[in-house]
Amino acid sequence: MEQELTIQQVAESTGLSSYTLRYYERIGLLDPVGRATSGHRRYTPHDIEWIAFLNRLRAIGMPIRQMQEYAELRRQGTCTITQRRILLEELRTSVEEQISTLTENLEHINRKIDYYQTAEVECDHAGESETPRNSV
Amino acid sequence: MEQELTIQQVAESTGLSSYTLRYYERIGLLDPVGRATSGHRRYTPHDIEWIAFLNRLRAIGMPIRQMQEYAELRRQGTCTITQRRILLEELRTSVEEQISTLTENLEHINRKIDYYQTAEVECDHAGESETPRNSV
DNA sequence: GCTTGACTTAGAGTACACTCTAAGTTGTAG
DNA sequence: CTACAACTTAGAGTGTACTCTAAGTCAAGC
Repeated sequence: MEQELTIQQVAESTGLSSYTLRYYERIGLLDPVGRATSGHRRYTPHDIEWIAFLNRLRAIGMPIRQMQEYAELRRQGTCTITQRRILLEELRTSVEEQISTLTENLEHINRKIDYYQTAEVECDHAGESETPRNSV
Repeated sequence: MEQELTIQQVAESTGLSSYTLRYYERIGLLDPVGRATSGHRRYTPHDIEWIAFLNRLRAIGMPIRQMQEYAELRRQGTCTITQRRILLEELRTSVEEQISTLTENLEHINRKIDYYQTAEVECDHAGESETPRNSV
């Protein structure tokens, strides 16, 4: 079963550019990727899984530094599972905070939209901004 | 009623640095702020309100370019209320998407935390990472 | 009157996360 | 066999959003 993928294929399936994939490897987010005899990279399904996980971490706003820490723990083997769990638990807290901040701000925006709906003004093509100017 | 604030006071109350406050004014996010006879800035409650709103936009990840657009519409007066509402409605959609992405990823993290809890390993002070190496 | 600290400006510098370039090598289609 | 696209590397460049520096001004306390 030949299931190794080229950098281009991985770029397409993960949404990361080939530049970014090489960059991630350079900074230690990815372990050194296997090579064909030509020296070209060949990604395994295991690599792909890990990249997908990195994408999740990125999606929740984890900085690259912290991803590097996590990757380092992972490299050190199963002994670091507790540390990794703790890291994820901190991450969970941060995501929950992000969600509640967004929800709170969403409510404000909704109120503002409602206000604008009642305050709608007809002006058409005329530069008549001699009115109150603004309403925050 | 002397309710005008110095840049330092505004920095403290809004959480933006004085650098950032000047920067925002320079790039047109803030209308030119009033000055004391000395030339020092004096912020009105109206300015503070607007800065608080900018902070909300920032908190939901709106890029500065778009905030500038919004600020420009606001400067143009009440005729642009419809346009501003439309902008906010787009923003609302984006926030809703952000929340659902975060929620989705949060679930994955929770599952991983659960898995790690079952997979907890005792290693203590010993460099024995001869075990499977990693588990994504 | 003088020091001290906050203020002013224009413009330079920083951090982050990529993104691209240059120069050279490899693999495949015609 | 040759063209040509995709790959390789090290290192330079980009965009965003600040953040700071330098040189100078201003107000209040001693």
